[in-house]
Amino acid sequence: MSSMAAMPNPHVSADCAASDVVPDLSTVWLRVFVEVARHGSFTVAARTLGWTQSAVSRQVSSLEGALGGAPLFDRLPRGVRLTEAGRVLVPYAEAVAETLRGAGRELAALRAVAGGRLRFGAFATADAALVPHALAVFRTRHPHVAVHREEGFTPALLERLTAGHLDLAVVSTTSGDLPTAAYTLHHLLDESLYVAVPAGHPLAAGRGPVRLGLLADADWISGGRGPEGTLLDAALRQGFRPRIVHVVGEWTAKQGYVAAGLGVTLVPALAAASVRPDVALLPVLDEGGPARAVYAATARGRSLPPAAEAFVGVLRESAARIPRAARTMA
Amino acid sequence: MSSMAAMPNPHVSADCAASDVVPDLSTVWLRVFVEVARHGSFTVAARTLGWTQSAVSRQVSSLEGALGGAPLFDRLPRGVRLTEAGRVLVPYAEAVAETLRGAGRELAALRAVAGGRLRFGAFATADAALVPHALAVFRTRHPHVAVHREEGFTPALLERLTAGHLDLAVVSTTSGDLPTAAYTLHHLLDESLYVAVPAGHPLAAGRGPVRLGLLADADWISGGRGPEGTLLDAALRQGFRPRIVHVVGEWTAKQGYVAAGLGVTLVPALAAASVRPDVALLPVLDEGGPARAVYAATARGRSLPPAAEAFVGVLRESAARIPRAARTMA
DNA sequence: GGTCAGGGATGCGACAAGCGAATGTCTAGC
DNA sequence: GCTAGACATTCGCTTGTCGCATCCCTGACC
Repeated sequence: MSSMAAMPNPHVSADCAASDVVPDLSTVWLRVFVEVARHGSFTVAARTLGWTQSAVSRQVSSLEGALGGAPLFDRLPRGVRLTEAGRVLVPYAEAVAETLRGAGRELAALRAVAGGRLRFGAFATADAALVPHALAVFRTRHPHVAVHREEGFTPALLERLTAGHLDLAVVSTTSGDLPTAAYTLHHLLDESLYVAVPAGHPLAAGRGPVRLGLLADADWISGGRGPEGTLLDAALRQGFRPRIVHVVGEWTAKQGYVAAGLGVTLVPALAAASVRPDVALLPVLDEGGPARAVYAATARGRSLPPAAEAFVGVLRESAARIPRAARTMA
Repeated sequence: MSSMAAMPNPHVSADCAASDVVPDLSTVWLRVFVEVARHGSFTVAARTLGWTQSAVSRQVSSLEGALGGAPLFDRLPRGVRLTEAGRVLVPYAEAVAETLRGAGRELAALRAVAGGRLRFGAFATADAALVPHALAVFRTRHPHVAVHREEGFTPALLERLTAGHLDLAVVSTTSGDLPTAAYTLHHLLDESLYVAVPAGHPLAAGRGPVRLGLLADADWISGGRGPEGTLLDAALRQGFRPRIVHVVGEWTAKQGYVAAGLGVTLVPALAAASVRPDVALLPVLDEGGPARAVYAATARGRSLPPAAEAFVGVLRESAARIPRAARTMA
């Protein structure tokens, strides 16, 4: 309310700069009223707005009518002057204009990925290397985006996606059985598998790629009671049903079991970098197609927040940066 | 933004109560957007607004267009859901709605004289009894009006009125020469005059009304160097030019001079109540019309703030309450 | 004091925005 | 596969509102 006391230069009025940022939510009467109040003249305000005087006159008149008939301006021979009612309205009008400008700014920031939020989830081994790297890049490029991260298994993540709690989920599938009807899948990478064996294991000497069938009789350590839906369904695809002797969810714990010689287990390539020295990793030959595919999933039919869109791109870059050796060995 | 989480009862939505207080500044798109966001459905929002679904659909669509084409809602089979852009817009829309409601409330308060401001001025003797009483009544009836009071001589007050610094001025004239073209005059009262003489003065014995001519040869104490434009032009109207021996502006000081026997002076009826005991007041017989007229003046062509309008009424009441004896003795 | 200029109000014609009704399209659920 | 619910779209028409021209009023100037 102090900014409009005396403004000799109409060109610096705040809305001309905002008009390309804010696509004019200003609701006509608001702009007209503020402009007239600023200049104390219908004619000058009309010129400023690029309208005719009669249009301004009628706009003000209908605004006064909508406000119960109380005049907002006294019509004087030399222009107009705010009445008490008009004087009361000014700060509100300016507050509304400022709020709308703020909305425009924030929406523009949203489009430019300089604001808004990103809520995503990822499965554990994606968090070993892929996601941290992508996140670091993303935060550097878009520091003003509020990031919310969750960790979880693929089914749970997809459920959170459906419920609208996540914008994006980094998920994996060993069998390509993701419900593609409900989600859009952005392919990130296909990763090969490793078999983790104790350092002294006979196969560890060769260090070369192995057929999974060679381990058909081994004791297996798995994340689930059955092989279905876990990495071990790769074994099913190669024709044997592994004997699961220990169910261990946590990767660090799994390594401990393997190192102790209690069994062998499968390790996705994304987790291969973080293996303890007394465990040996042997590449598994892909005989039944890629062992595991990693996707960025988004809810189909729901528009992607700009930040999520950008994050998909960054994830793709990060996936491409993963060493060739860690990816599918075809 | 918390109030819209789950609102099963659409009848308590805030705008139905406000719609008669606020004559709908809400700019259509604002109400539509908020209503749709609240209900998560175009159809339900349309029912709430008393419109058809197609109208809501097009309103939202054109709003999205005006915002650069970014969808505000995801259209789902079971209704709609805010996108990130829509989620960002919600608090702004609610802030705007609240601001507009506030404006409506304050304008309504203004009409009901439960808000706004009253800026008035009065000449000194009006401040002796008339204005304080009126002001006390006014503040009791309209406690939320911000009152700004000034004191000054009639010409200065009228100038302030013209400049727009005052809404109302309590002014007086001894000759009816107020520029009625520029002001609207609300007649309050015609007051008679008293002659103040020392308690031991010969005329004080009778205590009855006196002709001013009896004091043609007295020493006079006046507020100005000449009688014109002051109370003493009543003497001019009665045919003599008083000899002014002391120029004293302040009424208390004047009394001191009179009590000391240095001269006599005229006292307007409004100030008669505050006279010291060693000064006697003698009514002056009205021979040339009312001695002094008191008006509430407002600037012509400028609309009166409701508070000023109300104050004129209160001033009229207060003037009518002044004892008959203090008013014109015809 | 008469004329002129500045400024707001208003009548008129026309264009465009926006509403209602009806219809189309898509999805979920049975 | 069919039905129901929900949003999008099309069509016709009402309504709002702009520009243009003109009128009215007031203050200034000659």
